[in-house]
Amino acid sequence: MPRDRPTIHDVASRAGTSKSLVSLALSGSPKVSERSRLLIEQAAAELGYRPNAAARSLSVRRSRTIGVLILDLHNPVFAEILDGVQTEVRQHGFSTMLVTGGENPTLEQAEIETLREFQVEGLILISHRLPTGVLRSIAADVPTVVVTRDDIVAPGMDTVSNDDVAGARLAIDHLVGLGHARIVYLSGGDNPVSHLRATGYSAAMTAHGLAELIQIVPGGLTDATGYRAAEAALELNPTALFVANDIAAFGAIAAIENAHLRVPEDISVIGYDGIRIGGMRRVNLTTIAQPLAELGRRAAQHMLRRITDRDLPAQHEHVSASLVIRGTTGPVKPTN
Amino acid sequence: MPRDRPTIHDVASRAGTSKSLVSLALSGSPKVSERSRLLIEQAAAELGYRPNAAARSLSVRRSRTIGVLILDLHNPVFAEILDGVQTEVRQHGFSTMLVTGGENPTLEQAEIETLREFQVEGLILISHRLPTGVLRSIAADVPTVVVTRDDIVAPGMDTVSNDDVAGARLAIDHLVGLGHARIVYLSGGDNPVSHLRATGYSAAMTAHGLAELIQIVPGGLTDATGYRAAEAALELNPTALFVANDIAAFGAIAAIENAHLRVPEDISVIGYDGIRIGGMRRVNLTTIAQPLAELGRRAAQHMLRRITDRDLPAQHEHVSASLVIRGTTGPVKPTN
DNA sequence: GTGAAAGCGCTAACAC
DNA sequence: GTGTTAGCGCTTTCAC
Repeated sequence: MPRDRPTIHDVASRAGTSKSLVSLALSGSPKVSERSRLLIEQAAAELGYRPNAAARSLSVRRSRTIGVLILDLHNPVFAEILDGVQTEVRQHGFSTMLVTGGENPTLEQAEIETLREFQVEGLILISHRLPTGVLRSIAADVPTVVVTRDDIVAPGMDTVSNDDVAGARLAIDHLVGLGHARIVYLSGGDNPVSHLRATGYSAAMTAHGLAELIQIVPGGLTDATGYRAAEAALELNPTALFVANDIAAFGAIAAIENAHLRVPEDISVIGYDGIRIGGMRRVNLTTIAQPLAELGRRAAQHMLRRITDRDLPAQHEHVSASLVIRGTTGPVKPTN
Repeated sequence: MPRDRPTIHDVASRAGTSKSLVSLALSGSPKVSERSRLLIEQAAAELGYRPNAAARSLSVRRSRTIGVLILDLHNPVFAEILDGVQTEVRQHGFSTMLVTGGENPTLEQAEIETLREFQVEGLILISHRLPTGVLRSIAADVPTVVVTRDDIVAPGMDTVSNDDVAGARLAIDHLVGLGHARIVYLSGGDNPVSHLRATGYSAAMTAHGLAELIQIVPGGLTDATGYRAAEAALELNPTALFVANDIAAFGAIAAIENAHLRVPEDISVIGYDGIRIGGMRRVNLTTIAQPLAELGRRAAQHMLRRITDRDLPAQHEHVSASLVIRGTTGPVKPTN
């Protein structure tokens, strides 16, 4: 017996008016007499009336909802970006529908499909693992903006990301400035972001005349993979580690300490992202910080713009990351 | 010019059949001839037909969607619970609509309102900050289950949580077993979960004959508040700290190390939750671990059950937490 | 100002 | 097996 929720019709009969007047009144139309408005509002309140979004969406052919795919809920990076998206989007009267694919392309596609069945007016992908073709075809018929990746471009699709190559350079410049030379990059695995950071690493090393010291150890974007990668890296006797992201950097630091070495006295570690979780000494990580919420806000702005004008040319916005020096990097240990 | 998406009507005319047949065929009804089915499926594929969830929802008066409110996306605890919810819910053909209120009651209420306008069939609250009255009235007309809190009960509402009092006892038993006596509790602020953990702490201390050593320092559930609380706690010269949650424990450890003390050699620290982020040495935290995904799964099961039978009596399920000994607790330092 | 009526895309009787 | 029809709750002309 799901006791039926009151509809606009119930409100109308209670207020002694017509459905249409109720609709007008509730949407704040000026062409409703004060008297009617009051009657209607009262009736609605008494009934506990709540508009049916599905019905409205059907009728106006707009959902006022935008779909958001988050790559991985467990990485706080994405939560912070989402914050930015939400604030911006809400201000403009839109809701969001949130899904995750857990880095699984198939699942991601399925979730996006669901989003689209719900008639979202646009899609913000806070990173993703979709094949190029799939992404292109999605972007071809629904306004799409991708955050943190700019490797795939498509006609109807904007991207908002930080410049990973430049960010990686900042990291290396910082380390070299501290006297480091045997700097190893712990990669984040086989994904575009990690590759870009590798590129920046190599470029910077080369620029500093350290080309022959370039060493890339395969890793991943999680603490566990960072840990293992660091273990492997220690064999190379580095004085500093540049790690693909903050989470993996935590793992790396753990591995270093387990090997009875100290950070930063024996080995410096620098991460990437600038996440805030557990922000103190233990997580007192020197890092390349992205303006996360800002990325989200920008993405939402692009989305909103694109919703009102679907034929906008694709835009690719870069925001810059910045070096945040905290406690895990220090001068290179004098060799003896 | 949002080029109109094909509707069931378009599919029908392309396949040369009626709308209803298309509907039947697409929902896999057996009473559709093989020939028609093929025709229809082909037409749908060619057109790139995608059903309109809003229309279906209106028509069948069911959304097959459940709304999920997450207290705070930045705390990995909730992400892990969500994992459990999602897997379970998906298996039963439901979608989820996810929102956050950022620990802000007003926002939480607004988000739940949105969820309800979208006609979600139930609400899973992965913690919340709602006033009792509001929660009760929500639960009164939509199936609701609350995870991680069992302090508020209401007729139509299930709860799934761990036994925080028992968990806190485990923590204290562990510390006392290691010889600790001056054990300080860093509270998580003024919220039910933190209070329960305080209760367990006091009870256990008393049981061990340490009633007069009970010391509760006010804190919070974030790293920053944990840091500050630990600074204050150090004045009390404790040998061990029981911290309200893992995140705050990270902060506490940071404060201890900044005071040039070592964990666990000088002071032991135990947290609560069992989050996995950054899981290594630095975060090699001894803790009371909740079966997070399990909590989510259970919650979803309750929800599903309650959706099919709205008049089920309220159920309150407890799952038990367990002590996970890692690197931040050790024997009490011999006094000299 | 207000109401009647049509229609959004879909499902579900009900005929045939 | 298949088509016709009504209707889900809402918005939106269009008369009045």
